[in-house]
Amino acid sequence: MARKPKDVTDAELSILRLLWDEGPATIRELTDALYPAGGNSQYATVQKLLERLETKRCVRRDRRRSPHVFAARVGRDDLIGRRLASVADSLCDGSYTPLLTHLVDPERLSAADLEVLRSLIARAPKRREP
Amino acid sequence: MARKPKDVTDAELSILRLLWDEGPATIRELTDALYPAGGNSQYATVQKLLERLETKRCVRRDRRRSPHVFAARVGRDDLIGRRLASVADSLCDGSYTPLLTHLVDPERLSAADLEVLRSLIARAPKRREP
DNA sequence: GCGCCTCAAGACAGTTTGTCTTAGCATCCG
DNA sequence: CGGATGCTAAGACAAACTGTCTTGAGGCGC
Repeated sequence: MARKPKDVTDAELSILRLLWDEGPATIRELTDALYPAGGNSQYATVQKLLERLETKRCVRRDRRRSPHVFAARVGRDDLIGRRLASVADSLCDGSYTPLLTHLVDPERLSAADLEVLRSLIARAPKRREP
Repeated sequence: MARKPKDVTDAELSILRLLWDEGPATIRELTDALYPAGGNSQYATVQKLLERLETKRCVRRDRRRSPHVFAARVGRDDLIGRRLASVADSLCDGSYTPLLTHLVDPERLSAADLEVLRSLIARAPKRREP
């Protein structure tokens, strides 16, 4: 049936989020942050999650230090990129245009977003023909 | 454990795609289209997929006609919307801004996209306060 | 009546995913 | 030294998901 593994799982994501926000950390630190009342089974859970994230090349593990120190290896933007690409692939034949037109909608767009967008657009196009 | 069910599965999506592109259809028609050499187990597969899509309210089944006729109940755009929302929720605290800034990138954006975007943006701002 | 098609219900195996157990080491401290 | 403590590695596990397939009942035309 070859189900395609979700690049990063929810539980894995909660780890990544911490690494993004707080910087590199040990298993212990992550466990304490995620499960404040955590016993030593949740420690193992975090451990397994990190192991999987490592094989997915989403975190880097520094084995020289003990306890090992983990750091995010992919950024939030990378993940956003992957997911957007996956949406575009599965629903739009790989084109990003439909995503854009969906996002650029007065309903969904705040005034601030509009502002950002305007400036991005003004900056982006290097070539323009009249 | 409580894994969150993917709103629409890959196999389910292949059904939806057909319904979007070709309009309402019977199980037989869908089976023939999806598995040209299909025997009668694939018929059952499509049947099950449609049943699941129905409970997810993604297709409508007309039971008065026989054989039953199925029609898409959600549009491609709806799905795009759901998925974008899910990306925004899981990675950006629900904000669409990071998605936008990711998409609006000269690397990813074709000239045509830029044009579309420009016109959308020109039309968008209904309300603005100074 | 017979054969063919449809429908409903559910069985099933392969995976994923979050969680937990265990055992082996290392390290530290009294 | 000896025990306690903490870390790592390896993997067991159940629940849920997903795609697929089987079976049995019913309907219809010929």
